Amino acid sequence: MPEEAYSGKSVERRRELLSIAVELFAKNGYHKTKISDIVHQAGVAQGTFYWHFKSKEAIALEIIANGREEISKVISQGYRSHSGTVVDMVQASETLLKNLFRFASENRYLMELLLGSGASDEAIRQAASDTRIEMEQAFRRNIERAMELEMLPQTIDPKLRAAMLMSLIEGMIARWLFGPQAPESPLSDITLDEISAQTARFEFFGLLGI
Amino acid sequence: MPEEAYSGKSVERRRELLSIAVELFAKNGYHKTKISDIVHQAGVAQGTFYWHFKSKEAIALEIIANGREEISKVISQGYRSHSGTVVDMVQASETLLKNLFRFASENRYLMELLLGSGASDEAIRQAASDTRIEMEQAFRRNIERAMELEMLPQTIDPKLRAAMLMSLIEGMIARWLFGPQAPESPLSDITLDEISAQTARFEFFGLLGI
Amino acid sequence: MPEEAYSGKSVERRRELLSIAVELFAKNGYHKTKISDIVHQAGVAQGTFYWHFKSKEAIALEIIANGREEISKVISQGYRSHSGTVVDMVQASETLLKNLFRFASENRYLMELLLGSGASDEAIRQAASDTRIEMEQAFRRNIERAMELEMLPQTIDPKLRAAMLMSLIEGMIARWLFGPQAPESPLSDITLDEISAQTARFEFFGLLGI
Amino acid sequence: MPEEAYSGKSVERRRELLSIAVELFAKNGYHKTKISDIVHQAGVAQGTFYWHFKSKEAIALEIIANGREEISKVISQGYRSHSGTVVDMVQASETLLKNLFRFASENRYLMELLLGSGASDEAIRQAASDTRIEMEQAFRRNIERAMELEMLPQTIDPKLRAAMLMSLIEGMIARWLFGPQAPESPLSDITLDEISAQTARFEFFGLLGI
DNA sequence: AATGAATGAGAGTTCATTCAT
DNA sequence: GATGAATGAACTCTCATTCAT
Repeated sequence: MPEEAYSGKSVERRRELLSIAVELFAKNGYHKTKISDIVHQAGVAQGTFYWHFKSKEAIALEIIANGREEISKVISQGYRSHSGTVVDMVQASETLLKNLFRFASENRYLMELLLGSGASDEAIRQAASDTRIEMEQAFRRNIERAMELEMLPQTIDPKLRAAMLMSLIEGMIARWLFGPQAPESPLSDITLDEISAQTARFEFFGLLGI
Repeated sequence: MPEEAYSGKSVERRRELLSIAVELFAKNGYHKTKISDIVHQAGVAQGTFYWHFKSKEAIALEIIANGREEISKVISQGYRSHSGTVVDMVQASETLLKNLFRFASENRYLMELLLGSGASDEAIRQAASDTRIEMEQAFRRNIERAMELEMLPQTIDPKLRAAMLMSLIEGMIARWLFGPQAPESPLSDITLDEISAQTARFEFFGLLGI
Repeated sequence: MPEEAYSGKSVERRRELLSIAVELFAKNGYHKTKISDIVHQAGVAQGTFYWHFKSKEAIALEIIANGREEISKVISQGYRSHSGTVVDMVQASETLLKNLFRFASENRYLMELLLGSGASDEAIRQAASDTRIEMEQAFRRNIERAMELEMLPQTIDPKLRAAMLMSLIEGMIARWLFGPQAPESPLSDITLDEISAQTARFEFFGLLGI
Repeated sequence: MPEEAYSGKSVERRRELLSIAVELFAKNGYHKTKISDIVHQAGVAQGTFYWHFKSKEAIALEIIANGREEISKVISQGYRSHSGTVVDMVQASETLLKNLFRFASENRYLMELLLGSGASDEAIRQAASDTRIEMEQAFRRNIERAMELEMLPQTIDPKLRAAMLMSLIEGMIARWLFGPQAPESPLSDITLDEISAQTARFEFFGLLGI
């Protein structure tokens, strides 16, 4: 099966460029990452990049599109099928956050790209923003579902709450993963379980929380 | 005293360039803002910019440094001098947030610069990050003070809570001020009082909140 | 004889590439035509081109060389074997032009390549120019022959007249075949017979003019 | 008047770049002429070009636009105000052609750019083509005027004749100015007076021929 | 004969910065 | 203080050509 091997090589190279690009974009930002950096790290010629991708913008958009899909999967798993107790709910919330934080830590470059709304190309800024909006809407659906199941009071505004929840999560992921490695850094060495639990608790009970 | 008049004009010009720069940096990002854009909007020649500022980076750093100082003032006003009831505390919290959101809305370009951690120059990214860290520490001091005054349980971790609080606030400001003007946009038309109140409430009682 | 069948296919492919190349060169110019355009239209891979042709330049030269030969045939048919009346002469001239215009219209891409002396490669410019010079010399021989046969006054300068004649013909072909399709376009919808007759008439009186 | 001297220098530089560009475009073609060639010959840095001109295309279009205007002036001087004898007409025609050929020889690079319809950028090809069309229409107006004044038979088709005339002139200019310097070159060493007279004669009898 | 991936030398353009006036 | 012209390094993208399979 030489055919497959051949085509496999090409796919491999593409994947390699893709993954190098995510890393460099995250580390140095979109603008400061040069195509020459990417190809140099891959050990190929500059032209090779343009065999596999249409442009610098195109590869960034592809990266984000990929990430968008994967994240959607993670979040929508939090959608409740049936009612439950308060304890159930806290636990479910914690599980969802844990999955999300785990995904983030396993894809930190991607997350940096998505959350650092940085001064990229307009199209890329847009794509990243769209992804975050999609995440927020997934959370909103989860909240609305919980209201339907009467696990949350009918008085709250789901849109607003989703915004707050998403703000919280975005900020915590950012601090946990790429927060300043300063001595006083609050979150660098916290565990996955802990950050999930704490965030879930805050989510429910707020600063005053029991 | 023509000298002073002259120098007054110079200061004026400097200020003008500074304010145009904030606006453009915020609107289009640091990288996409060209010196030529700034001077063009100010109606002066390219060289004039370099009489007033050392470099593009320098003007950005100056903008951020200015903002840092002003924000510090706002937040440290929330520092409690004496104990009080729970109601006091919620109210104080709401007042602080209200001042903060007001400041943000009156300085939206500055906030965009600070919160959009974007792919700027390393030095600028750093300066913005430092400012956010300083904000977070101010909140942390407030929290610790409240613990000292036994208005908050001794069990909580102030660093973690400050991180959560700051995440929440950052996210809400960003959504409120420069969130997508999409139809479904959650926060574009909410009032200052409302967003402050809601955020303060979440801060205390979380999603489950009364 | 699989070999021959094979080779037949190969010849076919070669011809196909050749004809696509003429078309694209004429339509878009030599420089703007990419090898990738040619192979794409032929439905073959990039490498295939280089099995059949040494280079981009080589295929263009081959196209022009082919055309040169065919045109020569057409023009040299106008060579007079014996004297005749003035009417004979006009008619002969008209016939020659008719053949030439017909050939041009049947090979418009080729003509575009030859007449659009465009900013091609030096070698190609040269080859096209050589072809036009050869045409002009063929006309000059015809004129000289007509002088020998005393059908044209001895006072004229054949070189100069050939240049004029060739200018006239080149220009008319260009206008007729690829002139602007503008509303006021003078020649787009004129018939073969008409353009030949009119040009012959202009040629005749012009040439005859003492 | 330092101001003027200053601005004068800038205008001077612009003109210099413009004239170098015409020369190189004509000599080597638009595509093969690099910005680096132009600035190198002018002894300035690459960026300087872009201070004075928006792009490579822009400078070419400016060159052509300039030429278009100048040529128009020359041709429209041939417009007849009143009737005259046949001798008048031949003479007037000869004068016009002489002016045109003189202009061409004094602006040979420009003419090469206009007549070599070469494979430039589409916009440039268009601009050159437009200019030639404008020339042709100016000639057509001259012919129509001569018909009005009954100096030419009413039976001829002015559009067609203008096309023939323009073909003739284009071809003769091209051969005269940048025709092959081959030994047999027909026109390299002919004088301005001679080529004008001969072409006028051919034109006259050609046009007159019923 | 054919494939398609890889190559690499440029090309045009941008833009922060400098500098003579 | 101000001008505007000049600088030049850097960057993205193109495309003819090559080559292992």
